[in-house]
Amino acid sequence: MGWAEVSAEDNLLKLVEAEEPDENDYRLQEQVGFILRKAHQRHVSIFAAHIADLTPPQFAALAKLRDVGETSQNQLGSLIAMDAATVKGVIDRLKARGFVELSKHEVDKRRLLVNLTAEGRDAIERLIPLAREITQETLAPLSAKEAAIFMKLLAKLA
Amino acid sequence: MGWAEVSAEDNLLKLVEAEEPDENDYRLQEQVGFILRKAHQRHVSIFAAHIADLTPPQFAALAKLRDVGETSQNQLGSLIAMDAATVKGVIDRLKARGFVELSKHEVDKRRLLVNLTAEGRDAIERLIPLAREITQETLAPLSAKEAAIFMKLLAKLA
DNA sequence: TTGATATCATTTGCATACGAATGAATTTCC
DNA sequence: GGAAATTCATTCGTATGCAAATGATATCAA
Repeated sequence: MGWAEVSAEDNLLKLVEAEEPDENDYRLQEQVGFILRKAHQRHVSIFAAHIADLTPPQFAALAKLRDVGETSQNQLGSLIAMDAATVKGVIDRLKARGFVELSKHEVDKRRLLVNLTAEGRDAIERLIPLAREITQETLAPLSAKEAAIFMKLLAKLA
Repeated sequence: MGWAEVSAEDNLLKLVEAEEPDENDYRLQEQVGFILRKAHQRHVSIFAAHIADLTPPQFAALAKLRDVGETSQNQLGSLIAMDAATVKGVIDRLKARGFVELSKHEVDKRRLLVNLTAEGRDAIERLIPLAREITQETLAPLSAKEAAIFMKLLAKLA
C-alpha cells in the first residue's frame, strides 16, 4: 500500500471520527462520576485509618456545632449538606454517645435544638488535628500547587 | 502606644502564627473530604435526573460487563471498585430486573459468572448517550480547559 | 380569623458501602 | 499427598443517603 493511499484512509478516518467522536467508545473509568466515587471512597478509608471511632458525617456534625453553637437539627443538616432523614440518624448516634444533647425550642415547638456536650467539645477539639492530617494525606498524591488548583475546581463543582 | 511597640507585637504574632498556623481555625467547608462528599452528592443527583430507573453503581456494573463480557462477581466488583458484599447486592437487583444472568463456573466451582442478558445489553446501549450528558452536566461549572485539568488531578487522587 | 402554605421533624423503604465472620473450593508449599 | 494459606461468595450488622408520606406547628393572606 502506497503512501498516498494511507494518507487518504487517514483523512477519511478523521472525518468519520469528527462526526461520531466515540460512538462505540464509552470508558467508565474516565467518567467524572465514577472517579468521584472512587476518590470519595479513598478519602473515607483514610479518614477511618486516622479516626476510627467516628464517621466523616459524625465528625462534620460536631465540627459544625463547634462553629455555630446551638442550632436546630434541620439547620445543622443544611449546613453540612445532609437531608432531614440523614441528619436525624447522625444526631441520634452522637446523642447515644454523649457528644450532643437535644432540647426543645422555647418559642417554635417544631424545632429540636442540638448542642455539643462538654464531652463532645473535648472530642472535636482533640480530633481536629487528626482531621488536618486526613486532609493532607488525601491530597498527598498532588503537589502543593496541584492541590490548590484542585481544591478551587472541586469547590466550583460541588 | 508607640510605633516600635506595635511592630514588636506584630513580629511576635507572626512568630506564634508560624508555629501554630491555625490553632483555632478549622474550616469544615474547605476540607477536601467535605467538598468531595458534596461533589459526589451533586453528581448522583444529576445522574438521577437523567437516568431515573438505575443507580450509578448499577449503571457501572452494566457498562463494565459490556466492556469485558462474562466475569465472576468479585472480579466485576474489583473492576468497578465495589467490595464483595456491595457488588452482590447490586448484581442481585440487576438480576431481578432481568439485566444480567448468573451461572456457575465449570472449572472453579467457587465462582459465580455474571453476564448481560439481551435486555441488559439493550439497556446499557440505550443509556450510554444519557451517561455522556450526565458527565457533561456534572462538569458544566468548569470551562473545557478547567475540566481537563480537574479530571487529570481527580484521577491522580482516586 | 381562618384556610392555604410552608417548615420542622419523624418514619418507612430502598440502595449503597464496608468490616467481620463464615463456609466452600482452590492453590501453594513443604 | 496433605496441611496451610488464599480466593470466592454469602451473611450480618452498622451507617450513610434520599424519596415519599405523615403529623405537628407556624406563617401568610384573603
